[in-house]
Amino acid sequence: MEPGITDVTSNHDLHSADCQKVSQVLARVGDKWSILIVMFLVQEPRRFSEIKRAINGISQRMLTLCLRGLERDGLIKRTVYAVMPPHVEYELTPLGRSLTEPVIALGTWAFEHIADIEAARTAFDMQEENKGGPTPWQS
Amino acid sequence: MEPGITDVTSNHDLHSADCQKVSQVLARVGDKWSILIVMFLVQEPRRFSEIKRAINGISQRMLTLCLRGLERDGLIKRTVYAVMPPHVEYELTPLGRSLTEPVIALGTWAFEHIADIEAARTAFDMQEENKGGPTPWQS
DNA sequence: CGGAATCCAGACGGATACTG
DNA sequence: CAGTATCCGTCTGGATTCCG
Repeated sequence: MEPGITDVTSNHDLHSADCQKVSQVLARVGDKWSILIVMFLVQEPRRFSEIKRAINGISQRMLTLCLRGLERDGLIKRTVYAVMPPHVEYELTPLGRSLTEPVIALGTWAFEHIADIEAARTAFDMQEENKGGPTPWQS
Repeated sequence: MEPGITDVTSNHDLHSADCQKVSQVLARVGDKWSILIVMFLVQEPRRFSEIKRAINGISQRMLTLCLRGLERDGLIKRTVYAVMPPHVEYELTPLGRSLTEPVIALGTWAFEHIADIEAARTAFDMQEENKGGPTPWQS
């Protein structure tokens, strides 16, 4: 029996192959850089160095890896212009563009509920703190 | 309007504090187990061992960690019944329940485009293969 | 039953140096 | 400019053991 889940809306079969594939897509969205890159490319095609500058903090190694992964999944298209110095452009494919819709929906949800989440975290952390020991202050 | 990004669709500032927080939520969704757990809890409250059985392949360590993280973010609620043997139930909070909506949207997109993505991967991998060496077949 | 604690291998990812 | 290759520390996460 395989691990995983099937249809997100009906989980009477929490371990089908379909579900594993869906999880792979969710992992892409959850990837630290991939979606940032996709959202940056929504407006227009961009060069490697433009992306690197825009996505603050990404290493060139990770940028290369992410771009390769996105290209492999058919979400972006890579175009090389045979000039000197090299000129490479990345742009969203129709598939990649269609992904932005549910991603924006999720991002909007996140933005709208950040306050709730942070409040919950603070409350939770305070509870945890009270379990560390009986009034360690003023020992 | 405050400095920084307030709209996921406009990325002229991809490294603001807001954006980082949104990324944290996306990371939750992309987490290997968290969303599987959330979707499993949509129907009804579940016990620890029920979840463990449903989510095939998860270790009890990871289940504990995931549940703690989800509880900390206010997405699920943990209820302990003081009986012997121990009985602990997990259920979605309203916040967690509201998250399922955009997640289902994303999951639906993923499910609908799995074929496209796998086709793109196959095509990409075949291109890569042709770069390994000149016709290694029939050596 | 529902964890917590420990150990440990392997994956992830940054920094750096080199190349066409 | 747009990568590739290598090194290497960090973190993730599975397996195992013990506890209330």
